[in-house]
Amino acid sequence: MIKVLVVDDDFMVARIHRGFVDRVDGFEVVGTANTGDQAVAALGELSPDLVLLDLYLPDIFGLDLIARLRAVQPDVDILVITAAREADAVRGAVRQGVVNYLLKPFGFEDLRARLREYARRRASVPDQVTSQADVDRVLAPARQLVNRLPKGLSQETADLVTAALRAAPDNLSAAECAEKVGISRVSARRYLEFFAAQGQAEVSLRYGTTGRPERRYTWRT
Amino acid sequence: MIKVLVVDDDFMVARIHRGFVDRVDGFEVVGTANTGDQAVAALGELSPDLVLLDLYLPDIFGLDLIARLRAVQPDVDILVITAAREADAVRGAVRQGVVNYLLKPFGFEDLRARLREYARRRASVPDQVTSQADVDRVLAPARQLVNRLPKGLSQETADLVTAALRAAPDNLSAAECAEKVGISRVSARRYLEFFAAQGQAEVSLRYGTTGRPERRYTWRT
DNA sequence: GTGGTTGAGTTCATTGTGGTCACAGGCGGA
DNA sequence: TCCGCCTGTGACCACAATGAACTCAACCAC
Repeated sequence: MIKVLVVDDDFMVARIHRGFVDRVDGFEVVGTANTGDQAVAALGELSPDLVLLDLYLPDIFGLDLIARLRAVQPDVDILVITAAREADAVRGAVRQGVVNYLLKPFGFEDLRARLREYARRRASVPDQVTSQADVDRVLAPARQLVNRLPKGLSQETADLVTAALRAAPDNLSAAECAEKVGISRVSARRYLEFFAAQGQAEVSLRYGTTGRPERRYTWRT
Repeated sequence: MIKVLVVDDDFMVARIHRGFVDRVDGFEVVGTANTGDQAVAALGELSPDLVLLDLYLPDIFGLDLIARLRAVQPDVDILVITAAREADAVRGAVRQGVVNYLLKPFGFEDLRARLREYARRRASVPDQVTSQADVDRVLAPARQLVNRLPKGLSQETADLVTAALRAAPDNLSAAECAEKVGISRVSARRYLEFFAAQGQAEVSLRYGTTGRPERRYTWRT
């Protein structure tokens, strides 16, 4: 369970956020705070893994609060949830290493997608990095979210491919998936690779046959 | 011109980095520092845009220095350049919002690519974000992910081989590793020799058996 | 020493998939 | 209708892994 502290000056909003977070599998809210001072105190007491932080607080600006939070608990992660649209706010948040920056207003699905991405990234950090490629993987994966597909991919085809992947008993190669869906191998591969890059699909190599090894894709539960 | 401060405890290394940075268009080194204290002082004096930071400094650990640097100049960006491969170091750096994390040793092209990406990202931040999509664009770094492996080797197989090596209680021969991973002896040896050449694996010879001596590989902690 | 045996290192042609490219067909706006 | 953009495709290399064949270094019997 990932422990979450919700910080928002508006009592009702904090309550809504709490409800949202509790509905996401693997997350639980351990406390809420309405001011910067309360947040610092709650952090010391509850030691959460993640703080949902609104930037507009009565006693301190959210970005300035982050340093104080980190002073108490250096390894705490921050997810900013705010209506602040100034470029400086976003830049400053990124510079402080927030895991995400979600604009109000937002729906439950928006928050869930961000939380899931955070959980996935959190779990996928290797114990030790060996190559620059490992490091890049840790740095990079704040990719485009599921909502928006990159140019060249359509939602309809994406749905077909995911359906085929889920229906497969174990895993599929690009060619097999292409045949099942009824599209070309090139297109199937494009979608499958995209899902793999997103972390929604897992890729494994099958060796043993002569020739280049085959990439086999599995849907991630 | 993006002003850069180079921080490295080794005078010669700092000089080399300085030379690298000065060769990249749009960047200029405004100073170098060899200790944490020097870095803080130089920051206050020179107000650079970016700090190239080694984590191993004589007076302070680099990650702890970042907070001190930010206290002097909150909007300074950090690019970590270090040999530190511990997961905690990478995680901690990401949590503090470093713009990149480059493993030593590296070549000029490696650094140039990272600096260019930084410059591009820096220039492309809009004055004001209007939608969540804008925010996501700022959060999501470029998908460069250049494969640092030489031709003939794939990332997936490399991961499998390293995993097998790490899981081994003491050490592995090429044939044993091949069987564990499920690839051929030839392929296993190719990867193992690559890791040995990189210094990530150590190789020892086992005599005593009839036949040619056996090369046994150990993962380097 | 010397030559034979042994098992691992090394080379290389083969192979079937991976990945890329320019184009086709379709849709929508001018 | 023409034009431009988007999505999917056939065709064409590039490529990673393979296994057979070869080379090599240590051991062993003489």
